[in-house]
Amino acid sequence: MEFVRPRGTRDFLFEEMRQRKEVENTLRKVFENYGFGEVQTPLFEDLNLFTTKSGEEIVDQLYNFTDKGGRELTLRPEITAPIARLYLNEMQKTAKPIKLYYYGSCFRYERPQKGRFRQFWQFGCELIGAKSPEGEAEVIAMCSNAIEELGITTAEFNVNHLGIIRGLFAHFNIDEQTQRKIMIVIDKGDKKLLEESLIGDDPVIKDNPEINEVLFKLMDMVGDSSIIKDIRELVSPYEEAHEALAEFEELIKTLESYQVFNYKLNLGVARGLDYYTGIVFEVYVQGLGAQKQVCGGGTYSLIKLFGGEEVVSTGFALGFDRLINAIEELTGKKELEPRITAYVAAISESTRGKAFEITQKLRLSDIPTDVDLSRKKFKKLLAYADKIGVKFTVLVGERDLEDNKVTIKNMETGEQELVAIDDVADYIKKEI
RNA sequence: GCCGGGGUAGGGUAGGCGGUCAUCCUACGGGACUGUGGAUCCUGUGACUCGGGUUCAAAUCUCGGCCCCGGCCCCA
Repeated sequence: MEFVRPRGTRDFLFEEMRQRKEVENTLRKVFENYGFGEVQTPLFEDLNLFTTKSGEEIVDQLYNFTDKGGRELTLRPEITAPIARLYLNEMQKTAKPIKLYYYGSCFRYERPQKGRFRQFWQFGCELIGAKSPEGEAEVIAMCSNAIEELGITTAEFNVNHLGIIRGLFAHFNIDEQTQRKIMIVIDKGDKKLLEESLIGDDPVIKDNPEINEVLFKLMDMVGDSSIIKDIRELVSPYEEAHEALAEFEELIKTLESYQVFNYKLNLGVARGLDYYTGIVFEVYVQGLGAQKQVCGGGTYSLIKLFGGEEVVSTGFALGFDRLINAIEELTGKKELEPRITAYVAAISESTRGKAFEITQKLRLSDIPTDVDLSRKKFKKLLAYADKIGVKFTVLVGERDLEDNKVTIKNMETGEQELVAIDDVADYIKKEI
């Protein structure tokens, strides 16, 4: 019988785990510098938590199941909805704003490809109950800070305010279904398709060349903060969009106060779903194939959707596996430090007991130490020590033991020195 | 769900117009070698993704499944 790993899942060996932990800790450090605290929610939830948020259609992309009590459950496909549930269940009376962050795996039944797995990890945050645009600037600044800290220098931040386009829809009385169709086209980011859908022969919105024209121009607006005046000019006749635009402008000002400059305004970022109410942003890193998006987020009123009081929430989720890909793409795979610093080798069988004793001494002094467990002969021990890359080998032989000493061999220089057993730990610590 | 490229010891590979015990490196085990052998030498274990077809004969040709790698769709 042969057991294969389920499709779209991965095993992580020592080196990968080490790298992932490093990235994890870097992110934790940054998030905590901004005052966010870590929370954890279950790996599975009620199915309807996610269907309420995203619609019934997502069920075929979920790992859902009925448990022995007949409950409809699913492995979580993302962590935003569980956080909203957590808030409603136990944090409604907590002083606002609330700053939460999370790290954990999610599951989606999708076709695996580069940067896309069926079990994948998200590192994200939610800022609940802050006001726009301060909260948004704070969250974007943290995101930018975190990505920089990871050494990813080529990330592109794209920021949009959905209120602008919503205002236009309102002005022209566009019905919801048509709105949704347009948003889908915008989200695809395909200029040609957009052109056809807006100002082509068979536009989605019929008999209204004005909005089509305005939308098409708007979607073309991508650039630094200097384009804000073009946007202002374009939407000035449409009062319904003014408030959002003012917010957008204030966000940009605040971002600059936060010393964040590496972003683009991009009116083409849509992020599909209806519950986004304010700014949205996405972060791309080129060179990751089709899955170049490493982060997505925005401001939304999910909590209201779940039946709570209106509380604005801003958050984002980093695609952890894609971040790892991006780091590797940029810096190459790093040679990692050996896990063990010292290896204790008994020269003869008679000194084996002493070797264990010395090993424990080193370990208790916080020196990662290994010792032979398979009764290898001395000749193999040096070869083994060399292979695992230790810096020191402690040779435990009868002759030296007569004076209560051992020989410490520096594996990099080949030099060796006689050291009293009691001084071994100090000697190694000094040399590291 | 669809399209393309793949699947040979634990890891990396050679072979591929069908035809001796399937190549090499590495890793792993054993030995020579008894406090320096981090070496060298000898030696052992270990693989053609699975199933059908063509054939005297299939790792090799053919069809299908499974899986991997890209891409499309989707992407909360």
